[in-house]
Amino acid sequence: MGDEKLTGSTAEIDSYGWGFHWSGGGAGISAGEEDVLREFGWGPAAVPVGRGGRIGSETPKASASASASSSESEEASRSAGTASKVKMKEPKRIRQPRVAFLTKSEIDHLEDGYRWRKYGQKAVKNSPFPRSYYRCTNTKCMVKKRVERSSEDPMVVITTYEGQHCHHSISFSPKFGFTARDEAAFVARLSSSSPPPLMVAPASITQPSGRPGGAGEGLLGDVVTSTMWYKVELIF
DNA sequence: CGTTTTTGACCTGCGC
DNA sequence: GCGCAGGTCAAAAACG
Ligand SMILES: [Zn+2]
Repeated sequence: MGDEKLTGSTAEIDSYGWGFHWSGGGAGISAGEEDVLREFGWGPAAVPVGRGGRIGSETPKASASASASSSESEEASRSAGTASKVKMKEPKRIRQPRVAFLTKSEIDHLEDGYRWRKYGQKAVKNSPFPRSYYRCTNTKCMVKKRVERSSEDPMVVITTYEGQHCHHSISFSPKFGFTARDEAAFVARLSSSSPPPLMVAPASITQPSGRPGGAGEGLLGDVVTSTMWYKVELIF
């Protein structure tokens, strides 16, 4: 496996067809800063998202091609023919990759103010670190988040957001002074009509103290979150 | 007890 | 046609 492809990660992302344009330090970005890249990949069903796994209908029934599978057991359920036998009623191939966010950071977890449930983790080729898949806990919210670490820069984390939230975020609560209007502006800025294909925010923010220490984690954690969001607000 | 995390299995698209 | 890569879901475990 080891190939000579150093820019494997970038290449993979580009192959998605989203049209990602990663500027490796082109703007003079160095560790210690956060870059927020906005990309509008409104493509005609170009993103392979949707029928990744089983498509509803848990009807067990015999598997189409039993072949040498004497042990169907409970696993047979998922082996249903699904698409083969039961047609998908109508072309539900509606991918909706509206906006993709690329956030570069040095910290492991980037709190975005939303509750996410991890639904999968896979190892990426050319990368010693795996990629984590998160989904919004909201039932009506189909927003998905993808978090991956850089292959050569373990301190750099690439977070990709897909879709838009249909509810308010906890960070926007009045507690911090944010109101619905603020959030609206925040989202509006993101879903702009035709903004620049690539935007780099020169955020020269420093992290609140190293982060290790280990002092009051609970109280400090809350403060850190607020600070971080403040950062984002400034960037946008 | 409820929720979330973790792991494996499995499906789909593309390449060769 | 098969294999690879990537992506998702489901069940169980771990955690609060
Ligand atoms: Zn949401």
